[in-house]
Amino acid sequence: DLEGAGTRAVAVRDLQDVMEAELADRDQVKLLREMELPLVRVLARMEQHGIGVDQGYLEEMGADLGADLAGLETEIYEQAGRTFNIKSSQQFGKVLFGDLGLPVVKKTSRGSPSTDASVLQKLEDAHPIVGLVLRYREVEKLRSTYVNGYLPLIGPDQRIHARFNQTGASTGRLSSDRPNLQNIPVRSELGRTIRRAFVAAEGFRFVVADYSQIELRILAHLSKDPGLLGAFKAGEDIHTETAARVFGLTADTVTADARRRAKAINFGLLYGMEAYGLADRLKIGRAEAREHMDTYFRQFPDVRQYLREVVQEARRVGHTTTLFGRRRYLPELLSGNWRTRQMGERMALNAPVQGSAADVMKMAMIGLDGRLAPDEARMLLQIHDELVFEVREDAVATTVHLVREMMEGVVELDVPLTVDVGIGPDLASVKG
DNA sequence: TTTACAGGCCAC
DNA sequence: AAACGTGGCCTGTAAA
Ligand SMILES: Nc1nc2c(ncn2[C@H]2C[C@H](O)[C@@H](COP(=O)(O)OP(=O)(O)OP(=O)(O)O)O2)c(=O)[nH]1
Ligand SMILES: [Mn+2]
Ligand SMILES: [Mn+2]
Repeated sequence: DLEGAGTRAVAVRDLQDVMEAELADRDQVKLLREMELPLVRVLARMEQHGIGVDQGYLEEMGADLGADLAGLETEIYEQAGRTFNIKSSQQFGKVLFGDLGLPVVKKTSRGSPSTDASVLQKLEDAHPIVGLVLRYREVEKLRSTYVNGYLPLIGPDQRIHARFNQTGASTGRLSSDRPNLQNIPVRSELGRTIRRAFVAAEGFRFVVADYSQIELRILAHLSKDPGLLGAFKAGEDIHTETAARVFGLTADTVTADARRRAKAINFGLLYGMEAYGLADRLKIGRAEAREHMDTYFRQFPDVRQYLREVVQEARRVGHTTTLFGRRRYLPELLSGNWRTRQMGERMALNAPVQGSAADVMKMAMIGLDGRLAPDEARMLLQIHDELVFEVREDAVATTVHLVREMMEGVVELDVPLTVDVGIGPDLASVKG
C-alpha cells in the first residue's frame, strides 16, 4: 500500500547516513564506489546480451541420452533381479546393502548408508551393478540438469540469459543461476559434449581467458612465501608438479585429468584438508598421505605461518579481509561447538584468498567493459577466474591482446598474473 | 498440492 | 564421516 511504501522510502533515506558512516568506518568506501557499484552495469549487460544456444543440438542430445538411460535401466534391473527406482538413493541402498549384501562404506549425515560416487568406486569390483549405476548417474545428471535444464530457458532470440548475482557468495565471488552458467560440464568426455551447445553467432568467435593458478598466486602474494614467490617468478606450474609427485609421473607425462586432480589436492591442503581426506582421495595409506603433506608444506614453509596468522587475526577481530578490503564475518569461530569452530577456521583460511581472487577479477571486468567496443566484443560469462567473450572475427586478435593485458595488469602483485586464452566457434571447440 | 530437506553431483 | 572452501540444480521423500 501507498503509506507503507512511503514509510519504507523514508526509512531508506534515513539509513543513508548510518550506512555511509559505517562504510567509512570500515574503509570500504572505495570497495563500494570503485568496484561493486560500477560492476552492476557490467553484469546487467552480460545478462541482457545472453549466450547463443543450439537448441536442435540439445534436443537431439536429450533423445540420445534418454536412449542410453533406457538401456542402462534394463541392465541394472537384470543385475538387481528386480525393478526399483534407480534415482532413489534409498531404494538403491536397499538393493546394494540388503539384497546384494555389499559392505557399507560410510554413512550419510543422517545415518543412512551412503551410495555416493566415492563409495561406488570402492565397490565397483564387487558387483557389476555398481559400475552401471555410476554410468547411469553420469548420464542422468547431464540429461536432467543440463539438457532439460537449459532447453526451457532458451529465449525467442535463441539465447540463454542467465543471471550473475553480486551477493550470492559470502567470499565476494559472484554466483549464477536460472540457469547456473558457472558449472557447465568439462570434466568427463560426455560432459564436454554439452559445451557444443553454446555457439557464437555467425561471423563471431568465443574468446575465453582464464587466470593461471589464480589462488596460488594470490596466496604467494599474501603470504610472501619464498618458495611460492620463486616458483611463479620462474614460470613454474604447481598443479603439474604436484600431479607429477603424487601420481609418480614426470612433468611432461602429466595428463589434463591428472593435473585437475592435483589441483583439488593443492587447494585442499591449503584450506585445511587432513591426512585422512588426502588418503581417501588418493587411495593411499594415512602415513603416505602424511608424507605428501610434509613434502608439500616443506616446499612452502611460510604458507603455514601465514595460514595460522589468518585464523588468529580472524578470531581477534571477528572477520577476514581481502586485498581490496572486503570482509567476511565469522561468528563460527566463537561457537561452543568444536565442529562448528573447526569449520569456521577452514572458512577463515579460504575467504581472504578466494575473496581476493574475486576482487581482482571484478576489477578486470570493469576495466574491460570500458574498453570493449560493443559491436566488436561482448562479455558474456564470468566463471570465477575466467571470462567468455563473443568477438567479431575481424576483432579477435586485438581483443585477445586487450583482454590479456587488462587481466594480467589490473593489479600489481609480488608475482606475475598470467592468463591462458582460447578461441573457438563453440565452447567445446575452444582451443589455446 | 505445495514446501523443505536429504542425498547427490556439476563447476570454480 | 569430524576431517579443503565457494556456489546452484536435480530427484525423491516426507511434512505441511
Ligand atoms: N578450495 C578449492 N578451490 C578451488 C577448487 N577448484 C578450483 N578452486 C578455486 C581455486 C582456483 O585457483 C580457482 C580457479 O579455478 P581453475 O580451475 O581456473 O584453477 P586454477 O586457476 O588454479 O588453475 P589453471 O591454471 O586455471 O588450470 O578456483 C577446489 O577443488 N577447492
Ligand atoms: Mn584458472
Ligand atoms: Mn577457471
